Amino acid sequence: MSVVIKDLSAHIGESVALEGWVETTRSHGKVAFLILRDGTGVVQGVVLKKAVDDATWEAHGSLTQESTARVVGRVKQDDRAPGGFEVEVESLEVMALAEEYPIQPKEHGVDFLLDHRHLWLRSSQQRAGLKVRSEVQQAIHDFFYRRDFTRIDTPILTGSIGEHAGTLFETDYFGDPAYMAQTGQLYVEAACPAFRNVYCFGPTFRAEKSKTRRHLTEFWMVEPEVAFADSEDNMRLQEEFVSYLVERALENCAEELKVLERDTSKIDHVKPPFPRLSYTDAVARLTERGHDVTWGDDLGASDEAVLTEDYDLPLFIYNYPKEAKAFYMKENPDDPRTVLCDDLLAPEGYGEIIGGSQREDDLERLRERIREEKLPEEAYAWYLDLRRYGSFPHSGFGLGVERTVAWITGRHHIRELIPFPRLMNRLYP
RNA sequence: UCCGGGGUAGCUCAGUUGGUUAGAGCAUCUGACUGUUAAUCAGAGGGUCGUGGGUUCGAGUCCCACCCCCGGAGCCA
Repeated sequence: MSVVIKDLSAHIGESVALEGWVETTRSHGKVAFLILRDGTGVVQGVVLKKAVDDATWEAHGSLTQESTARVVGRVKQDDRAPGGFEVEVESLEVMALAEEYPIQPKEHGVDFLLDHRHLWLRSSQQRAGLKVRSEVQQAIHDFFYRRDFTRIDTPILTGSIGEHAGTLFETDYFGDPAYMAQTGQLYVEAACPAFRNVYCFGPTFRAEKSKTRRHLTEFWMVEPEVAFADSEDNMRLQEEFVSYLVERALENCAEELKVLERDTSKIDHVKPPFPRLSYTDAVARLTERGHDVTWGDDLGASDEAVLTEDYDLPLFIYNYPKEAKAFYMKENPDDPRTVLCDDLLAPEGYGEIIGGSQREDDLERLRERIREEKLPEEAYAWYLDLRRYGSFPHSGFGLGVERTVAWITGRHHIRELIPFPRLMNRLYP
């Protein structure tokens, strides 16, 4: 009977077969150990020379790090074993001997590890981080499914433009330029009148030459769009959404967060409502603290760091100046210098995890904004149609998955929270 | 793009005011060991000192140019 390691506790006293990768071996002459990983867990095997035949003893001696092996043995409780139980090996068969494995259970530099990302995935902390990512992704779908949102898959190849022309990846599309999507937002807006509440979830691409721990050139973003919702509704949805993602990770990834040495007391109280600060009040507070900010400037990384220091919850900053934000955001009727929008800043310096806004639903004002920003009006013709044929108040936001998972797991750099990160100077492996 | 740091063994690093044969730990290989948890102990092999040029009797070390990496800024999720 072949079983997986995570189910071993149900087989104590039985003889079982396991298949997996050898993490390490230790030999003591007449007793030897191996650590076997099978993707569901890790277990120690014990080989006693007098208890096995020569073929098994020699097979164990030939094992190298990351070789694959099939082990048959009896599951035994033993306090000396990591995890509380171990496998007393009866026979061992090598499936494939691995060549000298480059990644050791020691320290390595970032560049080396990223060059070996295809192997680095097997390391315990990387497995834990990506497991949390997987759980968060599932939680994203569950959250919206339960609230009756329809998932809309938006195109990755686009002819029109999302936000900032300068940071688009361009490719050839049968002789015409095409661009890798920076956002699915304009398309989910188009799906709203068909399904009311919708969301898209997929990779997005930004050709920004950013070299910080918060940036990737390819990252995953989830973008809900809600019909008949204003900016207030939007922020309420955001705080409920983020709280749910954190809750799911705490519930289903306790083991992984432990492997990652995450101090969960920093996130276990993340529940609505989140603190809110208007842009104007934020500028006033920064000025009080001696920061050199003038009203109208976008907030910099150090500004955000100072503001979030005051809270142990994510912080909303809302209603930024028009000039600092995208053309499609709705003008604030109470202060036309600003737009109805919000950024959600994660605590502990993880920065902006959400950008959201109520959308401009007035055809003429939207057209004006496109002209002000000097965007090619013809590319947005279909988007303007949405205001022409049954315009409606609506709001939405985009949440960056890697930044969110980095914050939940407490990892320093978001590149570890995507299986194969794409960075400014890295397209391999 | 700008600012700062760096590139020496498979990996992580040390290398003095320029000086003879460039070192350590880990990994690998060989041997010892019946309870290891990153096992330990003994031994062995392993180097285009990022690349090119220059100064010098002599350069890993000093000078110039270039390449690459890391951290940060800007921009953003």
